[in-house]
Amino acid sequence: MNVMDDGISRWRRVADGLRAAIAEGSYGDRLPPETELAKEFSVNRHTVRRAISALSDEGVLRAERGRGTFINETQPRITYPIGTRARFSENMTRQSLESAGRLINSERVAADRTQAALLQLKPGASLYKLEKMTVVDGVPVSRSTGYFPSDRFPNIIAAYAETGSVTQALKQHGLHDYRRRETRLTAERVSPADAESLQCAADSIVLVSNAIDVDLDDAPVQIIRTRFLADRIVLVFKP
Amino acid sequence: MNVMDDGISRWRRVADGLRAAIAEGSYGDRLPPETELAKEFSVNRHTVRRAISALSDEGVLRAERGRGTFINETQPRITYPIGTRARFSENMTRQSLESAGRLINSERVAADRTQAALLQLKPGASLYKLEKMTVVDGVPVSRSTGYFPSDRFPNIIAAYAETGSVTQALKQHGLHDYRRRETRLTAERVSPADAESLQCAADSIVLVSNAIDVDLDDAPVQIIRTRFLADRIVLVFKP
DNA sequence: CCAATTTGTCTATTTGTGTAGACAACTGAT
DNA sequence: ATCAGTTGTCTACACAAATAGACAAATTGG
Repeated sequence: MNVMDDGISRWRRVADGLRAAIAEGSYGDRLPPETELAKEFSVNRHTVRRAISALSDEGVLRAERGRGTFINETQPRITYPIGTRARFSENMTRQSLESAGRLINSERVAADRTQAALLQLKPGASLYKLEKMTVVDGVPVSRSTGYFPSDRFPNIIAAYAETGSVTQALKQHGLHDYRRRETRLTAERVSPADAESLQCAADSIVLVSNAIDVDLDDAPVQIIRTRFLADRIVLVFKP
Repeated sequence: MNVMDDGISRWRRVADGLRAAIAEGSYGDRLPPETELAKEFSVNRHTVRRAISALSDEGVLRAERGRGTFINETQPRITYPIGTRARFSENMTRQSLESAGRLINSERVAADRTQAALLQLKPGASLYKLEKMTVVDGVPVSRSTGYFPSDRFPNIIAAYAETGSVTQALKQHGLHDYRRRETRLTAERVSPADAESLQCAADSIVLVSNAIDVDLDDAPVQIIRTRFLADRIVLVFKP
């Protein structure tokens, strides 16, 4: 009777199913009664209750004794254009949102083979690694890790810490424009460390963007790996 | 002692952690002994064994009694360019891969408000809904749902079933070129139905692309929602 | 052959999950 | 006031998950 052969509990499945159905608008502003949901998902009423309880903790639902379970209004997801010349801060202000980049950690590292190849350096070359986080309207939306050649940008860490913007920090090194050469996208489960700094559920999903920025002469400026919280952001691409 | 407040079992977590570490190359071609992994993940050896067993079923690992547990070679992920004028079939043949679109289901539906707005029709207008799946080199990589105005493309279903290509099917309706106006990307857990047709684990992650194709006069041709299996594909965008 | 290392199997115990049923508490409508 | 419908709480039980320990079976290197 009890399957659980994939390591995901039934109530978690029901919660995920409900969240998807809610996002799709299938239930309007109010959930059907627990007994009906139990039938719909073929589980016991108590299992449904646990799913609802989890979604209530997330702020998705609001259960009221005697009345029913209601769906909370959610703010629309932030849209983030990729592939264009967009600079993050500029783009956020266009959506009239307050965004801020926060430096979490930084260190000097030696380039491994892959990094060296992408940045057109020799393996072992010195890089600055910048761990940062982006907060939009008080909500953490992404964590990213950037690697810069330390020869060319010796002061990048201090400059970023001061301005909170890669664009500004690069300007201080005399680089006034750059563009994205390539973006590779995939998705995975959030790592425990990222989950903590992003203040999200441990089973959240992140969109992972691996990108290379180059200057106007096509010389690599940085490689950057960004993890966007999938339920807080939509990446938009317009050719 | 045992937390489990998120509905995901410990062995599943360990399995996911191992898969990520393996993908990153942290272990080389061989896993550390089970007792060490148990320490590393702070779980009992039996829990590690269950995780390894799951990954072995997936074909990621290969345990040999008395010798150790080894990491199987995996074929590199298929890359799929977005945003360009790329046609799926053409792009796959460029990677010398055999791709095929397979029609799963089709029906006539009435446009809801959102669909009507995107396709510039009136709510309730008649649409053809095409459920299809893409298989590359025998491996299912994506499921997609497309909506076409049935007035303009009366024969789209038969044409797609025959050719296995949207581009070809549209040509039969006199539309020789079209382009993507917008792509919106997010990620979520695979739905149970998709998990079955894609032959993947029930807790897999999909990249969800919501896109609109338009003809050369900017008239909407189709809206399409594609779910790419995140561990089988990388979306690549080059400006 | 022997010893060390490693995966495989077995038993047992504790904790968590899902099911089942009964009833309390609350709401809104008749 | 009553009643039907709904969420909240409680007890009980079967089964799965996680831990723990012991030992078998296979491999490797000396």
